[in-house]
Amino acid sequence: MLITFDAINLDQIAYSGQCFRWRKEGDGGYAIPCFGEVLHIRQTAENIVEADCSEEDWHSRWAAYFDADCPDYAQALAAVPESDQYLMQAAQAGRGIRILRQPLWETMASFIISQNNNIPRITKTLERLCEVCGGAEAFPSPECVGQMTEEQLRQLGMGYRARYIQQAARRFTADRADLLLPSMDEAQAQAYLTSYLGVGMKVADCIRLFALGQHRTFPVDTWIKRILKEHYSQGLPEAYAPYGGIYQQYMFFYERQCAKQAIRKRA
DNA sequence: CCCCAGGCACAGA
DNA sequence: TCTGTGCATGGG
Repeated sequence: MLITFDAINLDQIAYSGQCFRWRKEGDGGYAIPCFGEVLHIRQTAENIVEADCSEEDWHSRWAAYFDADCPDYAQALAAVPESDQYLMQAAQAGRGIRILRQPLWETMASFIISQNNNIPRITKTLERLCEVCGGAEAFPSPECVGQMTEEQLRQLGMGYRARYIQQAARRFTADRADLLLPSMDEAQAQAYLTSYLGVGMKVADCIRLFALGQHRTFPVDTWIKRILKEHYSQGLPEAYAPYGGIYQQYMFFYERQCAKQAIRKRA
C-alpha cells in the first residue's frame, strides 16, 4: 500500500543513527525487522512510501513505528527562526527524518552497545547477537540475553559492555520495564533508566527519544557536543525545547552528512 | 604507532 | 559538582 506523509525520507532515517537493523535492498528500499515480522518498504516519490503490508497492519503497528500523523514535524520546521541559519540548513537537509518509535528492549540494548563505539561496529555486534539468540530476524528477548554468560556476550564483540547488557537484560525482565516505562513521565523515565549500570544520560535520552517518543529529549553525544560548541556557545534557545529531539536529529544527520562529503572531496 | 567511535563508572578534589 | 582516567574492540 502507498502511504503519504507530510515529510518522510527513508534514506535519511536509515542514516540518522536511530536504527541499526534496517537492511538496504536491491530495489533501493529497506527490509525492517520488527514486531516479529519484516516490513519491506521503499520510497516511490517525495514524502510517499510503498509498504508490503495490509492497511490494517499499517494502522495497527507500522504507523506508530514511523510516528505517522504526528504534527510535531511541521511545527518544528515552522518554529525554526530565520536567525538560525545552521538549524535552517540542517532541517532542510534532514526534513524527511521521522523519530521512530522502536521496541524498548531493543533500543536499550542497542544504545548500551553504542557507547564509545562506532556505528558499523554497533551494527555488526547487534547482528551477531540476533544470530546467536534471536534467530536472525527477531531481536533477542531480554529473557534470552539474560541467560547468556558475560563471556558469551563478550565473544560477540561487545567488549566491556557485555556486563552492562547482561545485567540490563536481567533487570529489564525482573522489573517488567516494558510495562513500567510507557506510563512514566519524562523525569521518572530518566531516573529509572539511568539507574541501570551502563546507562548514563546520553543512552537514557536515546531510549526516551527513540523508543518512548519523548520528542523534547535532546541527546548530547560527541557530534552534538561539537555542534553546540561551534554554533550554540550560549546554549540552545529555550524555544527549541518542545522539539529538541527533532532538531537534534536534523543536526546529527546534517553534521554527519557534511563530514562524509568532506571525506569524499579529499579522495 | 597514533586517534577515534552516538559514554560510562569510578576515584579524587 | 566538577574534573580526569581506564575501558574492549575495530577502523582509518
